[in-house]
Amino acid sequence: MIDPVKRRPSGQHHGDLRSVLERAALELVAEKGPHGFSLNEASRRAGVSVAAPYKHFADRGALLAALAETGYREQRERFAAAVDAADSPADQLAAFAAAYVYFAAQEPALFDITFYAGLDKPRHPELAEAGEALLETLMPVARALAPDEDAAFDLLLRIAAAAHGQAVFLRQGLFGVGGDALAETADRAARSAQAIVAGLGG
Amino acid sequence: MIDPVKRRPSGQHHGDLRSVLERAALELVAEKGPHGFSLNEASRRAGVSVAAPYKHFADRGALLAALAETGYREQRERFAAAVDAADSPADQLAAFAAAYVYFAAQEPALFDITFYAGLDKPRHPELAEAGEALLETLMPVARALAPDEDAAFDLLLRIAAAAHGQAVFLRQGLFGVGGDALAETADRAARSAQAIVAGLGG
DNA sequence: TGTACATCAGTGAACGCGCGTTCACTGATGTAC
DNA sequence: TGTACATCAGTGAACGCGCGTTCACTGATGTAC
Repeated sequence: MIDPVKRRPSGQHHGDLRSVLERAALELVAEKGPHGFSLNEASRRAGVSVAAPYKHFADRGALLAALAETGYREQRERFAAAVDAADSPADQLAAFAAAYVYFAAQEPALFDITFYAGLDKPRHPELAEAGEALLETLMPVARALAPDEDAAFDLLLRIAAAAHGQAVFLRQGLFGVGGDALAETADRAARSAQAIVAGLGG
Repeated sequence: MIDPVKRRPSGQHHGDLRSVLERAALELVAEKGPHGFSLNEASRRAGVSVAAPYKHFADRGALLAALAETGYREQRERFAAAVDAADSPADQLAAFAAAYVYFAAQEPALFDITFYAGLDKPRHPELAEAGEALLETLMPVARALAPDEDAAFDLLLRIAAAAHGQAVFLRQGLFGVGGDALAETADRAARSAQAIVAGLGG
């Protein structure tokens, strides 16, 4: 496996244009959504010519795919931390649901890219892999509560879906924009998760 | 209140270009997402010049807003029918959740437009109204199960969020594309709704 | 320490494209007499 | 029934714009001797 980032020891011409471009792109997506992002505007913000990005990314989609990978990695880290901090499997899933909402609210650009950038996964197999890895971080917890593999998948997906919907509604402004909205929404997601786990026996 | 559609008695030049354009736009959104939609391409598909739409819509956003209104109306009709067909409030909310998933799967373009077209509601106040009307269709059911208004809103939003997440995951292809996937996903959403209702006592 | 050379990140200009929107127009239709 | 006229939906050509991408280039850097 080859490190796709091919890091240079230190500042060449520009320092590290690759990561400067990634940050500019992230800013842009945060402002205008994943479809409002353009390579030209990102170049402008990074202070380089529009041709410069092509020395670091094959094309527009490649930059987006790189950001998506970052998004999956960040999610995996956050969710793993949430799971580690809780005790019972039920509490772990509730903590995952809350962490899901926090991720969407605190990293909206990464969230949007992983879900709504419309990048074709077949062309970027590393993304499918990252998605799989994410799933495998959480499945063990679900398995502890479900009788078989299918039931565990069903459980995990129902909890993730509940959290996802809450996150989208929050982003949509349905709960207002006050400082409490985020904590309340995360709590709502956690309570839904608890209810879904409790419903398993019924 | 003035009917915004200003229907003409019968075929003028083109028959009814307004609705032909709306259908073409819907097709386009279904194929490429709400951001892949262009007025020019819609005109081409409708078989008219690119200037023709401006006789019926102020601009690109106005066409999109008209479709969004259709989307809200369609949702309200489907959800009202689902609620009417069930007996207990809990079953009614479960039926709403299932209907939510069916709507997203069967009218993907309308679903995407209402949620992800990024049209600015301030400029189209009729959309905010339509959203309110949608909420008011469902709140009575939630009120029957919750001790107060806030709890009813919380309950409804948690169920809608669970259904929304399932719908998005289904659209994303997470459950495969087989014929069963839709029914299974709707069922998952309904079961989540039942669990969330059951969790109210706890 | 000094010189010649290879590397390669970033430049600047250009390309073709599809977009949203505007404009003066045309020609079919419905209406008044 | 026939004619003159107003209406207005749709035309066709054009505009300026930002986009993704390509190209031959330049000039700073690191390396070999």
